Amino acid sequence: MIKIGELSKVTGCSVQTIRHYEKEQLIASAERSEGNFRLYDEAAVEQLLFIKHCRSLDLSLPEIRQLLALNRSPGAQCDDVNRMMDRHIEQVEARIQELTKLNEQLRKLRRSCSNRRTVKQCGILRNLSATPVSSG
Amino acid sequence: MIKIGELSKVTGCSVQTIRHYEKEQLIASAERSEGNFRLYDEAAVEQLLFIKHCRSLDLSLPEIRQLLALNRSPGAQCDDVNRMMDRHIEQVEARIQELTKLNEQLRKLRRSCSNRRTVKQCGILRNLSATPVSSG
DNA sequence: ATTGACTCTATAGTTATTATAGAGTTTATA
DNA sequence: TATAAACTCTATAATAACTATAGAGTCAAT
Ligand SMILES: [Zn+2]
Ligand SMILES: [Zn+2]
Ligand SMILES: [Zn+2]
Ligand SMILES: [Zn+2]
Repeated sequence: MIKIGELSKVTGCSVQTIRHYEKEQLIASAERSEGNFRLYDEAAVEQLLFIKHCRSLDLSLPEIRQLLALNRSPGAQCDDVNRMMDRHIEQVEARIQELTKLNEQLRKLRRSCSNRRTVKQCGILRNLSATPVSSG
Repeated sequence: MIKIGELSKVTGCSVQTIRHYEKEQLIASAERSEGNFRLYDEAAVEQLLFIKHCRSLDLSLPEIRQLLALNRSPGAQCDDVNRMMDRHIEQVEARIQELTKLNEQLRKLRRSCSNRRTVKQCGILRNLSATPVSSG
């Protein structure tokens, strides 16, 4: 059994984050020592790594909670998992699109000024003041 | 002179957002009517549209505050504007990279399960439990 | 006994809004 | 004129996923 600091080192999650996950019911309430310290076993390490992996894929805590619940009912069909993943992937792709478009606009804007100009002549500020370019 | 609801309609910013921008000092405190209602003129409309344009480019409120300050000192060199834009563009591009990589991982993960499997056999959950693939 | 490292809970801060509650103002209608 | 509807005011809380405190308690070593 390890204490929370050790768990933090092993998993790379901060101590506060681990406590936060407990409060948010992503991990079960840990056993406590006599002095009221949280105690964790190997299973806790693995569950935390699972969560961390999910977070690295930008899955939200509610999404992860859903995955963990499914994990606990191994007989269920996994259509739900798939639906969630599809939706998540869709959102990521939409965000990529958005940012790509944004990036083009920013670069264009940036080209409208070279250094050592005066703010008064600055194309960036002038263009920012103009009505935003519509997407069409 | 128009009231805040009208300004909201004209600019497409919500009433609360406008009040928020005032509190955050992005726009000057509005004049007040006898009944203590905020009153705006055409200049306010334009400044709000400027802010909205900036926000649509994902510039943060502090960044916009900086732009507005520069806008008020037309004699200054605009190197600062450029530096900020460069940094902002860098961040957007970094985020695009991140999400693109993420998207690949998600799609790969998604392929590891077809519908009508059982959670127990689910490649998604199995793969999520495994240690994340390192980037190398 | 005391120090230092660790842990505990509770609370507040982060970003840019959005959503309330409860009170006051203005405009339109009966 | 009374009343209702629509609007506005301030202040406060919620959102997501942490991070950072404060103040107190625990534990191991000196
Ligand atoms: Zn998602
Ligand atoms: Zn410039
Ligand atoms: Zn930025
Ligand atoms: Zn599956």
